[in-house]
This record gives sequence, C-alpha cells and structure tokens, in this order.
Amino acid sequence: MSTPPISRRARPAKAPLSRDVIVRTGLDILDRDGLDALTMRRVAKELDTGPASLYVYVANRDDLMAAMLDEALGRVPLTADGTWRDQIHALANATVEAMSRHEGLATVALGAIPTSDNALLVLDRMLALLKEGGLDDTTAAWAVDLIYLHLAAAAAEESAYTTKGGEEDDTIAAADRRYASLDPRRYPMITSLRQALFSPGDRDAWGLNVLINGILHTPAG
Amino acid sequence: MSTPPISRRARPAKAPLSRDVIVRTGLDILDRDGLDALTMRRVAKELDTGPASLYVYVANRDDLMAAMLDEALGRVPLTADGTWRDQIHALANATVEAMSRHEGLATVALGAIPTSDNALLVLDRMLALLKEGGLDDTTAAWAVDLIYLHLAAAAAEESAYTTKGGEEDDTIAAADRRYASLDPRRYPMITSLRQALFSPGDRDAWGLNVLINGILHTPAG
DNA sequence: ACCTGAACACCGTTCAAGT
DNA sequence: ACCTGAACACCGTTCAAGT
Repeated sequence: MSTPPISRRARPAKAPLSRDVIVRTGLDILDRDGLDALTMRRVAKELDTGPASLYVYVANRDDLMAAMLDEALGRVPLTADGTWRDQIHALANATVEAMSRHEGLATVALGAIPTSDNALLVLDRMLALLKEGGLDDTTAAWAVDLIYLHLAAAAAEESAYTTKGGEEDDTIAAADRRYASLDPRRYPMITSLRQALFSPGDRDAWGLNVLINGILHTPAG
Repeated sequence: MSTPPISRRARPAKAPLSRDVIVRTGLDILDRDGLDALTMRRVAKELDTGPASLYVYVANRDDLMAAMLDEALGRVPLTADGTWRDQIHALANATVEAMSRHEGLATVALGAIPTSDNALLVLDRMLALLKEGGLDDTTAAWAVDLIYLHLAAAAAEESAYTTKGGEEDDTIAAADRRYASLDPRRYPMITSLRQALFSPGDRDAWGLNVLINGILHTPAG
C-alpha cells in the first residue's frame, strides 16, 4: 500500500539553492528556534536537501554565520534625522538592534575585524559622523573601532539576556538575590551599592554618551 | 600474548575527581589545544575516566566554562600601586589578560550577569576605585557594568585575533588589503581614513581612558 | 558540471546497571 | 553511595559515486 518516494524530478520545482537563500534560511532558523538549532543539517533540511549540498555555496558554518551577520547588518538604516548626537544614537541603536535580534550573531562580530560589505557601510557612516563632530583622523578611526566593539558587546549581552531560556527579569532577579546574599566583609562595595547596581534607567543611551563624551575629551595617539 | 587491561583497582591510585581538578584540567586543555578541543570527553580522558563521571561535579559544559572563567579571574591581582588612574588601568589590564589568555572564556563573561565569586571580587575592587574617584552611587554602579562589558569585549577580540589560526599580523594585513580594495564611492570614509584605521598605538589604554573620561563627564540617571 | 548518499570521526548528556 | 559502560540522538565536513 505504500507509495515509493516521489522522485525529486517529479516533485514541484524546488527553489534553487544559492548563498542568499541559505543565509536567509539560517536567519529564519535562528529567529524561530535559536542558536542551538542553527545546524548545517537543519538548514539543509529546511531547504529540502542534504547538508553536503550547502558546501557549494558556503565554506563552513562560520562562513555561514558571518554571512548571516552581514545580511542582518544590511537592514540597518544608515541615515537619521536630528542633532549630531541623535544621529549617532540612531545608528548605534539600529546596529545593536540588528545584531541582538538574532541570537549569537553579535558574538560573530566580536570575533573578527569587520570586512563584510554591510558592516563596512555602518562603519563608514559612523566614521562620517565622527569626522563631522570635528575629530582628527586618528581619533575618529580609533573611535569607530571602540564604538563598534561596544555595540557588538552590548548586543551580545542583550541577546544573551533576552534569549537564554527564561525571561530577562528572572535573570536580573536571580542576580539581585545573589548580590543580596553576599558577605559584606568580602564584598563591601557591591553589598552597599546593590540598589544602585540594579537601578532602572536607559543604560544603553548613557553608555553611548559616555563613549561620545570620552572620545571628545581624549585625543588618540 | 596480549595482557588484559589492568583493572582500575590495580593501577596506581588515580587523583580523585573533584570540581576543582575538572576545572583546572579544562583550563589546561583550553591553553594547550584551544576551544574546539575543550569537550567533556576530552576532559574526561585527560582525567582517565568517562565523560559521564564529570556530571557528578559539573552540571554541563556551560557550567564548566563558567567555573573556568571564575578560576581564571581568581588569578587577577586586586591591588596595584600608582595614581588612581594607574590603579584602574592595572586592574583592567589584568582582567583582560586573565580572560583573553584562555580562548573563549571572555565570551562566557559577555553572556551573563557576573555572579561568580572571583568576578564579583574584581567588580567590588573596581567599584571601590570608582567611588574613590568621587562618583555618585548610580554613576559608579552603571560605570562598573560598562567597564566590565568593555573589558570582556576587549578580551574576546584579543583572544580571537591571537588564537584564530594564523598570526595577529596576518589578520590585520588581510583586513588592510580588503580596505585598500574598497570602492571609494561606496566607502568614502574608510578608504580616505585607511591609514588612521590601521595606525599603531596603545588602543587598549586609550579606550579605557575614553571610558574613564566619559564616565567623569556623564552622570548617570 | 553539479549534486548528494553515505560515511567518518566526532559531540553532550542520560541512565541502567554495576561495584 | 558512588561511578560508569553503553546508548541515544545528534553534530560538521568530506568524498566517491551518481546523474
């Protein structure tokens, strides 16, 4: 009673493989089921093929993830309105957003000097803003590196908190309880400043302002 | 002619398993053969047992890596001489050092709010220095978070460059060539500032000074 | 030329069964 | 009570063999 598997040829035409479709499928899997689900085999299955077929378009898993990061960064709006500071904040927030909404991608950014098309577009735009702010070449150059590092780290942190199993609030509450139970003799500052450590507020915006103000006050070289 | 395997009981006494010896063995493997070699099975083999035995002392691989990070941070000297700035730099450099010399550990720090004994000791000491600098509680609290994030990111980056296959210089040279080949119309700032982007200098010290100066000029809240 | 089945050499983790 | 052999359910990557 069982029918033999329908030959590939007889089935409806399958979307042809390409680097692009593989990358987008990877991003979909990441968003739907997280970093652990992002395996070559899973991507292949989603595309109705075997894992070996992916290697025609992608060197390996790291290469795929780098391409996924680039794709995600391609969705960052490169221009914004407002003051100079507003524009830096907008570009920075969009970059963090783009990285942190896909679990594990920020870590890729932390692991290599940016060389992909869309990462370089973000960097180029940030560099233009920094030069507009009156920085000399060296300071602007070092600053863009520092800011990009910070954005990737902020995205990695955010991504870890929002994705890892439970809710962000649970993670914070657990840390708060841990801090509350510390020995004040061993950890005098943490115990006495615990309130401040968990105080609410826009830390991302503050952190970026720290960087901007610091860069303005600290010539490189 | 072959002898049967000597029974466990007959062999020289094996060092007893413990969380501590597992953690230190993990660190050894990381240093000797890198992150990919750090598997539960490899740790077990090094300790002359099976992977299942590790789970008595360690919840899983993530737990092991977190414990390894804590062990590494335990080697950070918490006090230093010099000016206020010198002391911050010394603590920061030692922290980056501790993380970056073991491939992949910095990433662990980026993925969770610090709650381990030795991470908290570093934080407590940094908090004391920040308060000494005259910061209010909230600013000091937010600042220690920001600095720790930056140190972990700096360590992750450094670790990636120094460990990943070839030499650091090769990675930079490759990036430089890539930047040199970019279309100036699409990447006007990167191409015109390429010299500055790859200019030598102590970027770590500069980056930390940016943070310190920025924090001093940017009250939180 | 392009694609892929099958295999290789591994993983982390669990648990029933041993001592 | 403590430990672990063996198994489960996977991995990334390669390559010979197919069309």
